[in-house]
Amino acid sequence: MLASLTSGNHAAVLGRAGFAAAHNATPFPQIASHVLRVARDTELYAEGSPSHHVYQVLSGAVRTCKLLGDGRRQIGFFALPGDWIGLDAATRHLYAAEAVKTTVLLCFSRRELDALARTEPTAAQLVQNVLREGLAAAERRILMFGRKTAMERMASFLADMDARLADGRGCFTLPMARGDIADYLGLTTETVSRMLSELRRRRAIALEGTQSVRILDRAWLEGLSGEETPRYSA
Amino acid sequence: MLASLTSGNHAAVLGRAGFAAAHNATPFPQIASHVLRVARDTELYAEGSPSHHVYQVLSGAVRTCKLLGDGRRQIGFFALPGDWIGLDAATRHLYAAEAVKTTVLLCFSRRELDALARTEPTAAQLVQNVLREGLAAAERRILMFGRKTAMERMASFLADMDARLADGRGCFTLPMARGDIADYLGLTTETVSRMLSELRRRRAIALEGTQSVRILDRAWLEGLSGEETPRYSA
DNA sequence: CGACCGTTTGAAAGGCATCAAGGCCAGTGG
DNA sequence: CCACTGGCCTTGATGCCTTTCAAACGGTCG
Repeated sequence: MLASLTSGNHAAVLGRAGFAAAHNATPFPQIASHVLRVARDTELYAEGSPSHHVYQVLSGAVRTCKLLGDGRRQIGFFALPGDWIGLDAATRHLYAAEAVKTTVLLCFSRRELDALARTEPTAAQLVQNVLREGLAAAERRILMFGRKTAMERMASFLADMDARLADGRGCFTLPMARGDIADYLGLTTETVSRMLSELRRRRAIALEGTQSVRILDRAWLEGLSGEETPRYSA
Repeated sequence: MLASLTSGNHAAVLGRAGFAAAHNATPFPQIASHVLRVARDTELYAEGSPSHHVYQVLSGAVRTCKLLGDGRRQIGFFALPGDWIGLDAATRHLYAAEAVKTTVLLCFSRRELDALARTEPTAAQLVQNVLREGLAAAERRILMFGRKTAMERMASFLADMDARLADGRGCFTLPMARGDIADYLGLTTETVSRMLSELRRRRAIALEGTQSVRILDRAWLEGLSGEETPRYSA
């Protein structure tokens, strides 16, 4: 078991969190879970590998990614604390999953979770909600890719990160490098860097070091991200 | 009920297919369904509208789409016979749905379907599978958008259509116009037209009229779609 | 301190969009 | 019956945004 974790890099099983040890917020206390700690750039599972486990991020960050023959890479999404990974796969993973930085996660058996979902409607409901959220996120991203410029993509990304990991005063630390952002947005590292510099020049954001971001003009940023069309009201 | 269907264009309710009338392949014989016939360009539901109904396409084609403030449009996906629409929404539709051409569909109550899924594990399973399939399709599309050239996108699209509606000898009729394809692939109508002409010049496809396509060199086309092979080079 | 890796910045190239015009087909009305 | 008209499609010329190529910068860790 955990075969996909044994190759190359080491991923340490820190402890077991079974039914008895169910602490604060284990989402499925009925089934066993491992706490896993993985180092930067460790592969959680490979592209195309069978789906044996499902994970929830506790701390750190994970990227799902896919490679094209000639080396082009696309990042599917970034899983941050609280997010799930691996639930989308029917039988095999379409994207690989790798730790962006040192990451701690909860690991469940896919088989046990499926069994639980068959008998426990609330578990099925939770799975369904995670799937729906993932689908909604994917659809937002499709819009972004299809019709947005580099600057609009950058603004959308920053707005998303702001919503997901800001401290309340618009400050957050990006867990990923420029190259990861580029492969997430379908751009190059150079363009990502240029857009960030441009945003800093316009006083929309402030950068401390390379990873620390502060949102200065959220309204302008969100206007730029282009999503103002909810013509429906009811 | 069916409030989203009453605006402007007319969508006729042709009949009722309840439990008793469950003919060949109603997926949920336990709950009632309407058979709906909608004309070209009729809106099934609006962007941001509450999700009251779920549909399965019987014939024709439906596009889901979203507009940006300045008129830019993105098509989420094309639903062809057998495909589901509206199941992805948690409470509100992120994308609008419109008939690409005259379309017949089966219409279910969202509320009844949810209730059924709570008591009937097989129904929940079916919903989950539809969601997973949708998520997988969305993730393939994200890869396409992020890292593929215009020609690779066109090839991917044709390969997809070939798989979904070809007659067995690589012949199929596109239900949608060039503009729809463009908004689906994140290109312009001009570029779509140019790519098709280029493919015809290279004898990868044959066109009869504007909508009828025949795949001549499937291997080359699939190679071009980028999953495996090097980049397209003129 | 110095090498390395990620980041930033600049200059040039390329691919797709934009602008523009002409062709084809179906539906319409004289 | 046929010219007319409008929508959709195709093709060409030009421009712009992003990529590509290249080099310098800065922080980190031996």
